[in-house]
Amino acid sequence: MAGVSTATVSRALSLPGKVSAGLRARIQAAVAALQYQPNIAARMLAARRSWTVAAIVPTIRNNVSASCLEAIQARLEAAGYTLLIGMTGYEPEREYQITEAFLARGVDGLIYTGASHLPATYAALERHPVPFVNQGVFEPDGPYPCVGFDNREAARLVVQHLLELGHRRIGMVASIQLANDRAAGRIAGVVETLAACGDPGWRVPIVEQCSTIDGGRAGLGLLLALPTPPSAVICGNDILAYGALFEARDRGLRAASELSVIGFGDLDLSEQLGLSTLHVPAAEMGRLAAEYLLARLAGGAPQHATRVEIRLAARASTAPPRALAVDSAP
Amino acid sequence: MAGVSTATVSRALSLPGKVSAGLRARIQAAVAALQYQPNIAARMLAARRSWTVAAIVPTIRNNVSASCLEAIQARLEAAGYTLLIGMTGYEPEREYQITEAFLARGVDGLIYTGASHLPATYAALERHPVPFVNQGVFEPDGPYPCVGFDNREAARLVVQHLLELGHRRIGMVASIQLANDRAAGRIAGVVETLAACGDPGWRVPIVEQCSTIDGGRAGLGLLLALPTPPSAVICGNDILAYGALFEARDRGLRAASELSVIGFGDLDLSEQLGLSTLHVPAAEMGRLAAEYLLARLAGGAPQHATRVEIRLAARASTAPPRALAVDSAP
DNA sequence: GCATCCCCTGCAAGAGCTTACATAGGCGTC
DNA sequence: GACGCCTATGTAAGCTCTTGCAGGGGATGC
Repeated sequence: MAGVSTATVSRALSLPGKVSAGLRARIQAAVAALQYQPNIAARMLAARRSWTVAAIVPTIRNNVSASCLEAIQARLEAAGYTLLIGMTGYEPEREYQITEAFLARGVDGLIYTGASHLPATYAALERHPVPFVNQGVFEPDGPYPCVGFDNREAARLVVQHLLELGHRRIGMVASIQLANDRAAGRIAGVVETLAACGDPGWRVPIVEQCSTIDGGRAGLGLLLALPTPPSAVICGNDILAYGALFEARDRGLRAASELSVIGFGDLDLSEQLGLSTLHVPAAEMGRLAAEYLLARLAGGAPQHATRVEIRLAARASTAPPRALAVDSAP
Repeated sequence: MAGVSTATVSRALSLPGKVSAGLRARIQAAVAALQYQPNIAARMLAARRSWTVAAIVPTIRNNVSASCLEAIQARLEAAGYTLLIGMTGYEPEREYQITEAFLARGVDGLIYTGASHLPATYAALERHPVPFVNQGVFEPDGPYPCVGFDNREAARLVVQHLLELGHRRIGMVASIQLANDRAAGRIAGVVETLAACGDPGWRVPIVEQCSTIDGGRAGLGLLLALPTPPSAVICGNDILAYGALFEARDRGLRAASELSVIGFGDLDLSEQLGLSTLHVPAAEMGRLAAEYLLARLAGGAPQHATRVEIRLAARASTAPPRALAVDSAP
């Protein structure tokens, strides 16, 4: 209709600069008149490029993941890519299967959460040389590109907040650290910091629970059943912290001075619930992860490891322990 | 390697029944040895089928959407399909663009939330004759296939619960009903039921707000500023209800007898927060929507409209109004 | 005015799979 | 025992786009 070959149309559509202005206009008119839409499958086949990027997350059931995905999506779309979302349910084996499936689908890049993946997963990534980035972790010396923060350091901030408030008996409800380096990093950070700065006589009790409200409840129950229960509880994420908060409330432990609880992540509701927590810039991490991939896909060599700012959001759920509060009264 | 033509391999992989057992085994051995993975782009191109289905939701930032998507994903994957997720942010125009993008990508089917879409969207769906289903609504007489429940009827259940508790002054914080038939249906249900069974002298105040915590807070603020504030507030969804609950708490309105609040949707946290709400089986709707599409894609003609069970979850946030509570004291 | 160079466009060869049609056996039936 | 039909496999023609290569034409420089 425009009186040109398909080759020229193809170039006009994907590399507008390589086609003269007059022709381009004619082609665009024809495209509009014909409602022409390129067949993406044929394009993928011919160009060996799918214009698709996959993000693999454990779950989409919390706003940290959701914010991150939304940000990834927004950035990717602006660059003409489509986002595929995979959900592992925290199962490494499923993560591997999803990886294979996405790779077979010819995704151009992958965004993972965390850096601990099955050897099979990394092997698959090696077989198909596709760029990827681990989001939510910061390991400048590690072999894989990443965008995030150091979970140990984050845990240190949390512990120091509690120590500054005067807590000595600190416990932790962690999420399952098996195959979850972020959970493991947070646990390690808590243990290390307490070993360095905490009460030498106190051995921090840690219980691992699934990241659900009920997990948080159960975890707190376990800690409170100890001969010397903690005065403050660090939770591996905000969901666990919600569970702990609800459980404490149901047991009549109303004030933070009776039991301080602190979380990780800063979900939408955390501010409303007065939960102290470590704020994580989820959307920014998503955006930066997408940015990294786009740079790689454009042939660039972006920064191997990118760090994002985290900060402690101190709210009502943490306060000096009661004994101390009494002591410090005039 | 298996000593057969590519055609036979193709058949062995997609229609195992059409190939003899011996050959099939030989082919499978070769597939395993070669780590052969079919090129999905080529398959899409040749078969004019992408084995991809898209779900378009307003947002993934709440567990109702998330549950629904997870269920869709699970069902689809079992049938060999990949799920594409689109997020509209409640904007019809974006919904249309996403529809076009997915259609260009050659999706085999689409799942929408709600039934009110732009004419352009329906036109695009007509141009590409691809099966789709509207999820979250039930309109047996409507022109489009759907899986869900009747939002008017759901609203009726909510209103009746409040009326039974003795509330007469009922208000509503709705989500924006423009281009959102579910929001509109809930508002209509409230108005109708109150007109039929409520206090004839009471004209139900309704404020529309964005579906956020802050929207809920602001909405409640508006209602409480009325000359005759309501004793019970119906919220268009649980997020708004959370906002209302927090706002009420911050204003010192602690007990449900001072102000009853009821939501819509039953998010994970609603039970913990003691929020009365209308429970919606999100995962089941997702599964059924996927089921519908799979049946259509298999050439069947499944039920045009499928209804799911909803029920009222009465919890602590609704109680008889104070005046009544006092009256009925011995 | 002619040679050189560069830009724009067309040609044609794939990219890897599916599937309609053709073909070759095998088996049942008369 | 021959004929016909059915099933299992092969043949080859697409599916629709991208891209390396080549060629034509205009601009530039001497």
